[in-house]
Parts: sequence; structure tokens; C-alpha cells
Amino acid sequence: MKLYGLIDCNNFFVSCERVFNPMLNGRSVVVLSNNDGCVIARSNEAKAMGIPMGCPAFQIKTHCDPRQVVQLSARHIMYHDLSQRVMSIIGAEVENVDQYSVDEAFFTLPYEDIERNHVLLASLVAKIKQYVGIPVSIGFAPTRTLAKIASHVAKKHPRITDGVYWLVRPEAIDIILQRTPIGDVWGIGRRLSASLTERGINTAAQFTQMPSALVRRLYSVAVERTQRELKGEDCVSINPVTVAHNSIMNSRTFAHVITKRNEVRDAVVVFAKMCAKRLRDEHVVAGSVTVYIRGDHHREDLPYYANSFQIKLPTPSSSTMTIVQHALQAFGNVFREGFSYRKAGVLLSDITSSHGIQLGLFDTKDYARQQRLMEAIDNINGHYGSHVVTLAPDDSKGEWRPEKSHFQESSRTLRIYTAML
DNA sequence: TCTGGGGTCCTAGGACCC
DNA sequence: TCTGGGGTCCTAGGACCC
Repeated sequence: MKLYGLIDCNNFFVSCERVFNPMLNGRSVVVLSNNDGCVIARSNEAKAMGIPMGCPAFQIKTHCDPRQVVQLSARHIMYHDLSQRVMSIIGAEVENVDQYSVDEAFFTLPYEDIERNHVLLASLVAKIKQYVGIPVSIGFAPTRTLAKIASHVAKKHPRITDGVYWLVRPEAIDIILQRTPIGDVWGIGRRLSASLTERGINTAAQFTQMPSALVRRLYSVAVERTQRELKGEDCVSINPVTVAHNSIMNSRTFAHVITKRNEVRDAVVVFAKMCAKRLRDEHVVAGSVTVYIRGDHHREDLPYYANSFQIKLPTPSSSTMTIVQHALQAFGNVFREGFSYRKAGVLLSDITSSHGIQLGLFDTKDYARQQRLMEAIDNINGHYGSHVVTLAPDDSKGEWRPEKSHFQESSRTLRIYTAML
């Protein structure tokens, strides 16, 4: 029988912070999103205090005494780096590793024998803890959806399981599915969970009893696949991050609402430039550029407006000039004077490999010139820092720039540390 | 006062074709 | 007056994930 494993880093962003600051061990710690807006990672202590995932930072005080909680601004570059170290250790030990997110990867099990797999994976958990300092949980089962559930069990009972739990025997699967709330199943989100609960389906086990034709008619083929996976049929595939993206996006919520056209436009230019750089880094080109802007839907005192506009490029491109030029054109189509804006973004889609692009009849010369220019700029910036040569305005002090006050050197965090000592 | 960012997949419906 | 059926492609929007 083919078996899938899922490895999941525990409380990943918090664990990363603890690698560099052991004083955080044992403390209630949360990591905050951009603008210090909401909670995107919690230590076990923070979970125990009742702080929910996605909790807006200013509401932490409604769940507990905020002075007991260390709040940190996210440092995604550092998390990405630790993620790569974890993944490289996994890659050396098991096969067919598909990284699913920054802190998760699926893989296939090397042995027929379940005990042998268990021993291997328990040593993998210990090795990652020793070499990188990140605690992980691993589940394995005949399908990815069941492996996810198994990893939750491992995470919940680290002492009993050594961080590894397997769901292979039908009796064990039955028991665990009876104890798994329907909303904890991978692929069943808030909406579906509410709808199923209304029908009296509260657990994963009850969900597997529903007629599959009904599941398909009420919901979709995707939900029916989830049901089949719970019954042990391997049918969900994933798009590992190692294969090319279908889209590349860059967007930010602004620190506060902005009304000036130029300020919103400058943000769009910066997003477009970052997107174009990623295209070149990944050796792909985009076929269309979408720009979207929107107001602040929490502000009832302001008229709300949101819109997006997509432009197809005459020839797929990764040139900063081309991407920015079309992003500005799209921006001109969505921006309306007299509204306040809180977020903007640039989305590149129709992504294809940059080899063998179908050029338009008159594009060839221009395209080759732009290609050489972009290579030169990327090389210079690669050597001397990313902002030595830039195209188009690069207002690094823009009004829209996110605020991050919970960096470790910030006064507020220092106060928290002082309180800890 | 203060609510993230970056993705994927699926479906419904319209345009268009023969 | 009478006005099919089946197929493809595209897009917008909604659901999900971490």
C-alpha cells in the first residue's frame, strides 16, 4: 500500500522566533501580520489563553491580559530561511517531497513495514529539532487527507507519539474520524462546515457516511474527493511549490487610508516591480497584468469602492518596464477620485516559461534589448544591493508603507522584554 | 484608533461555433 | 408564426488552504 507522510512545523513562526531568542520559551507569544494587524501564529501558551487565529491585535485584550503576551512583528525572510533548512533535512531522508506551504511538506514512505517507517520518522523529528531547533509533527496514512489528520494527533500528543502518528488500520481510522470535528478536515472550511453541521454532520466519521452523489450535488467534486480521501481512496493531488506558479501577486494593506492618486499609484508601481523581479528570478513570463484597489470595508464613515482591471500583454514578458507600463494603464482604469483606499495589489497571470516565447512580428528587437537591460540591472543589484539601479519611481518612504512596531528592537517590545526580566 | 498576504481549484454563466 | 442541441472557451466569483 502506498503511504503518504505529512510533516508540519509546530507553531512555525513562533518556533522560528524562539530559535533566535530562547527567552521566548515557555512564554505566551504571538506573531502579527503586516501592519501588526492580526495574529498569524501562536505559541501553545497563547492558544491556551484563548487567543484565536486571525485575532485582530487590538482584540487580544478581550481574550486575556495583553501584558502576558509577547507580540512580535512577522519576519518572513527569516522564516523562509529556516523553512529551507527544515526542507533540506527532509529531502535527505525521504522521497518525493512536495513542499505544500512554508511549514509543511508531503512525501511518500520508503518502507512497506509500518514500524520501520515510524522509527525513521521519529529520528527525523529529533534531527530537525537538533539541527534547526524547530519542533515538528509527522503523520502518515494511505491518503494525504488522512495524513493531515494523523499529524494533528501527533501534534496534540507529542509525549505519547514522539511527534509521529500513523493512521493505517481501518479500526484506528474509524476511531480517530469519530473524534475529528468536521471543520478540522483539510478541505472543509467555515462555510462548508456550517452547512454540514446544519444537516447534522458534526464529525469526519459522519461525513464519510453521506451518500457521495449527494455530497457532489450539494457541494462540488472537490468536496466529494475529500470524502473519498477520508474513506482511504487516494485522489487529491497537490500543486507543489516547486512547480511553476499559475500566478504571482504582490499586494499590501496600507498603514492608513490614502486618497491621493499619486500615492496609490506609487504603491502599484512598487508592487509591479516586485512582481516583475520574481518573474525573472523564476525564469517565467506573464501574459496578463491585473491591478486591484479597494477601500477600507471596516470604515462605515467612508464611501466604499473596490475594483480591478486586467490587461493582456501583447507579448508575454518579465520586463519591469513592460509590467509597470501595463500596471499603470490598468490603474488608470480602476482609480476613482473622491474615494479612500486601504489596499492595492498587482497580480500577474498566464505565467509560462520564458523559453520559447511566441513573439509578435515587430517585437523581436525590442524584446531582446529589454531582456539584456533587465539582466544587466538584476546583475548590478545582485552585486551592490537591490536598490542601486531602479526603474520608475521607488518611493521607499511612501505613505502606504506598512507599519511594524513590534520588531524586537522596537520600544514596545523592549518594554515587554524588560517586564520579562 | 487598530482586522494579512499569497496562493489553488471549481463552478456558473455568457459568448461563440457548427 | 415557427427559433435545437451540443460543444468549447473564457471570465468572475466563491470556496478553500497556510
